Amino acid sequence: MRSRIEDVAAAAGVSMKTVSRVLNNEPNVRDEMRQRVMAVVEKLQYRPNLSARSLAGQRSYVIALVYNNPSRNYLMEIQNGMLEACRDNHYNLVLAPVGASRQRKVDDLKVVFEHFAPDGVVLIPPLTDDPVVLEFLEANHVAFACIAPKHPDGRIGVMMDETAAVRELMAGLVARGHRRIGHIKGPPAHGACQWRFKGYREALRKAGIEYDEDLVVQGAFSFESGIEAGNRLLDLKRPPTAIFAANDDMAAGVIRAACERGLVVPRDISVCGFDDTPIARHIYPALTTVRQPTSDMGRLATMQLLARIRAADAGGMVHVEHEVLFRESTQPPVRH
Amino acid sequence: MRSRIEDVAAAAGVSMKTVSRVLNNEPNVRDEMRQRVMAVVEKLQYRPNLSARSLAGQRSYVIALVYNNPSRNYLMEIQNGMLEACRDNHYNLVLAPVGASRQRKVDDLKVVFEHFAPDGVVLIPPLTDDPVVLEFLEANHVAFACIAPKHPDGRIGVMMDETAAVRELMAGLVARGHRRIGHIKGPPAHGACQWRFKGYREALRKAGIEYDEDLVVQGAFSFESGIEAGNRLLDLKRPPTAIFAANDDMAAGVIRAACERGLVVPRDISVCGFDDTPIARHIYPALTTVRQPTSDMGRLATMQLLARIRAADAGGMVHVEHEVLFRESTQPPVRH
DNA sequence: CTGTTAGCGCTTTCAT
DNA sequence: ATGAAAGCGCTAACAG
Repeated sequence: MRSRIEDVAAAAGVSMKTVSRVLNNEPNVRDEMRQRVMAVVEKLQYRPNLSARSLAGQRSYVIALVYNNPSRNYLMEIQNGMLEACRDNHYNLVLAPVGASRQRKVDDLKVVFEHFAPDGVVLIPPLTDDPVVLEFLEANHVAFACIAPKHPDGRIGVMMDETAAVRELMAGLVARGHRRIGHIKGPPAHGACQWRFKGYREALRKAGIEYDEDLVVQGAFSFESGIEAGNRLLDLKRPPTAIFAANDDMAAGVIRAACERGLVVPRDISVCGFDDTPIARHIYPALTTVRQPTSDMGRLATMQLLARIRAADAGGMVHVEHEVLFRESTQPPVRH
Repeated sequence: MRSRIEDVAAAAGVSMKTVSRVLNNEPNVRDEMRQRVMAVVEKLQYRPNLSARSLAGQRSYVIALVYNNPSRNYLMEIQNGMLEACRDNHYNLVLAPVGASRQRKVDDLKVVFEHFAPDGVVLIPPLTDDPVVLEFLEANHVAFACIAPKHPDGRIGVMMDETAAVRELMAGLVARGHRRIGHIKGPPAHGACQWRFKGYREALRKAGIEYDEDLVVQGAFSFESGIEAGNRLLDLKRPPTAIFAANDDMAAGVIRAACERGLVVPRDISVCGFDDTPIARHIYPALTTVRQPTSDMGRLATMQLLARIRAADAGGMVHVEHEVLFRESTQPPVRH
């Protein structure tokens, strides 16, 4: 049978409450007591009962990952990072996929909150900037951390300088001799897409290349949208010599579009993506892309959230580093 | 403030226990009562408190997905299916990744069990057949469901006739004129790999093609192992005209290996995989493969598990259908 | 068929 | 700095 806090108290010759204080790192316990209790906890292999703790303490020890329809790979990485942080802190991760409409979002959130009463929430794009979700969380006074928010002011969470990353990527393209560089934007709801577009424009300006709106088409982050957008760019009278897609899935779509017309990447057209998901390495040619430390971002966001849960003024916005990876899908353009 | 069972009881003019009975679908309640209670539950928007329920009822309403290092896509699909079943049954999914060594497996399981006390567990390959894990679960009398177990006898869970699927896939290759067909095996710990290999051999026999062990090489389910295995097969004095890799990631590796030697798929060599993960459609040429209803399998396994949790003799082994998808990566062989 | 009474194991008062 | 007692909201065991 599992030992209870009472058993620990008895074995250590102290009251239940003292054991509780030690376990929760509360003040007002002498060091000597603390050590005595910890020794018994160790000896008895005592682990607090989650349900009892939640019931008495009015906390659930649960945090929810709220998401909409992110790329599977992205979600998986975030989730892994969060799991790590949760395990280290004796917290429990609950997955909270929500629907697309306003009503479904609210309903789905309600179900999760009524059932699990999470102590906090981590938001990933595009929900990071969703007014319906944010309003719900604020109305319910739930702590939340944001990953890659569009408006980071006053928020806690994690972000990366995506604009700088894109500038660096674009600079690499320019250095290889490209002047006509196309861009496939991601869905506007993703804050990140604006930054990526911003990086694209800044890089052009810096390189003294005039912005040509024909070279910028809208995508939706999906492989299929990448094919379509790629075809649109390749159909231009003067097609680009390189295409920067706002994520890897769309870049893979561009490669397919190119292959289907008999073009060879990168000989005839250079392609690059963003995220460094597995497909970037598995596709042929391997994609030039930007690596985000996605799993770290999940872990760090969770740590900020837990800090905030423990103290209303703790936690902040953490920044992580990117890495630009030039691989096989880019090379100097062919001169005609 | 959230309403409690006491509020419902008062408003319905019955005892708490009656409400409890209604909520838990227990017998011994008149239909009239049941309806009266349900109406109040609806009106008060009553939702039981999970912690209190767990504490009093000695159940956690948690099931754990125990996994080792499956393909990310596979895991994601299983997880989605399980989430669906959990939500429908007011259960909570906890993710339980475990380490590789015997000791780590046991330690990691212990942590999860001490913390969450899951009412049941779903096992996916290769853990479905892991003696350490199975022994632990049996010793702790925990209900568990298996997905694609090597030894389904007496187990509950879900499986697919993978041997038949491979026979069908191979028959398609043979019908297109292939006689020298290579095979890249998956890691032996995966029960499924033996079946896939069995299907390969049975298809050869049926087609009257002699088994040639040079055409069968060992892989590890990873993209990298696919490259290596692909190279080994393509290096043969008489290389195969088609290669069946035991999963999509390895098939993608074969395509890369072929591309790097300047071969064109499927003109010079046909390639097929298994699983129909996203990469199968995103790669060029799109992979011929076998679709498993992975998400359904997660859902169905969870449903069997919940049945077993509710009644010690309920639940069983469910079978799901496969689908062979011929896409771009296969065509008749070139005649020399 | 329905209700009453005791906990489940912990944390929170509030004493000391 | 420590402890005793009173619940948290629910279900199990027993009575009726």
